[in-house]
Amino acid sequence: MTDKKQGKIRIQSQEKILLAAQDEFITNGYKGATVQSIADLAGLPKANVLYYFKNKENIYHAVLEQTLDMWDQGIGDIEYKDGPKIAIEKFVSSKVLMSFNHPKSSKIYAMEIIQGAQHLKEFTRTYLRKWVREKSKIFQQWIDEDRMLNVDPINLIFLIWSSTQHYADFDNQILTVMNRADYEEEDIEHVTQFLTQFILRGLEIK
Amino acid sequence: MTDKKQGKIRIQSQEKILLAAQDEFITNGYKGATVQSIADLAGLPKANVLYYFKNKENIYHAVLEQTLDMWDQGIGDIEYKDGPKIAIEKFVSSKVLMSFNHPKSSKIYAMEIIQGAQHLKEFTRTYLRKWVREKSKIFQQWIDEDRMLNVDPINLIFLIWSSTQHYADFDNQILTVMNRADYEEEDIEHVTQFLTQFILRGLEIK
DNA sequence: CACATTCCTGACCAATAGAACAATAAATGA
DNA sequence: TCATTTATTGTTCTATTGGTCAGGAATGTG
Repeated sequence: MTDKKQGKIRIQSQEKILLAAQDEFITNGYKGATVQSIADLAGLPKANVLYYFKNKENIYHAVLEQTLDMWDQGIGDIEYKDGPKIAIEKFVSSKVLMSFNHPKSSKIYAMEIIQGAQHLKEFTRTYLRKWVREKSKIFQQWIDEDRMLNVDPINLIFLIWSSTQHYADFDNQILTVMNRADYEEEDIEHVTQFLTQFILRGLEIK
Repeated sequence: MTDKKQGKIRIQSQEKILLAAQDEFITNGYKGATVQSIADLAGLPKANVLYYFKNKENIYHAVLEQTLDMWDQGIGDIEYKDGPKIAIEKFVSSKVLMSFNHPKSSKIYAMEIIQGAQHLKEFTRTYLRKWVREKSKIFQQWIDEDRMLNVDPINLIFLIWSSTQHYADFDNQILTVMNRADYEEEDIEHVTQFLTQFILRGLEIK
């Protein structure tokens, strides 16, 4: 993750830089982002940014790492012992929460995948593939036990991912369409309820 | 759309350029894309590309226009007279079809929105907002007539958009997770069935 | 206090960017 | 046929890019 001994100034500056970099990479993509622009957003001279991170690629890697940490840390796990109802309620609500609370991480991730997952090939091929396989198995068990309808678990996972992340990645569109300036606190609860209920019905779980 | 009288050479070259540009904009974003790279992909000298499109911005606008045309042309409309079952079957299947047949358009659009909809503010504020309002009204009618469950029509639309577009925007991730090289013809039917049935159940439409 | 180490930054550089331009080559049409 | 428009491209210009570097400031340590 992070390395070496860390002074407090070092950490502060690095955090400022990473926040700035996240914004810059979202709005301009990896190639379009400029170190100068990141430096400006962070309120530091460019040379200082390059002092903390050797080069642009390094900054991006740090941002991505942050993003992946968020992913598997904030994600409510799907556990067999919970049973399908509780498991889905947990999973959907934690995904929705993450979309509303950390939309930027979601966006960085989405852009990376859309653009061909150049820097995340390894992550998807190993970690993510394994995760999907494991969770699919759990869903299949519940199906075999007649605790939920027989649907393809993989497509189910995709549906949950997409419908929840949509509120982060497409927040601009959603807010514009709804003629609103920002999300409100109650939107989180509203969306969670809507998606949870909808998905439970789709699986005929009572 | 396009302007002025058109020679056939002009049209051919423009199409080559737009195809190349689409790829370049997807992998590198607007700012990261270079005219040189577009020219190389199209097999033309840079100066020739700039002869057909005055500048980079113009190329991007043409690509976006193409994308929007695709959007409202390929979209199966939601019509009251169809009733909720047929309407949703039509709409979902046309959206899925578009995701599988024109993933690049979907990606261009997705990136534009994620990055802040800089070039699409007008489209979302006018066209899209109106579309959502109209279709919401139709859903609400069906709800009032007890032909489907009482869910928030707007969130329903978002769910359909997100779950269908996911197969285009995140095709890399999906294929990697499923350990496959490409989508097959039968995937389209499979996904369409899955999503249609799932959504109909979610709305308690028989 | 002296020294070493870490931190910070202005100045600089080669490479690449978008775009204008000028000079041709084709095509067209009267 | 020949003049006029259209198509094509090598060259050139200026701005910006990622990244280096030398040297100074700050901080710590004995």
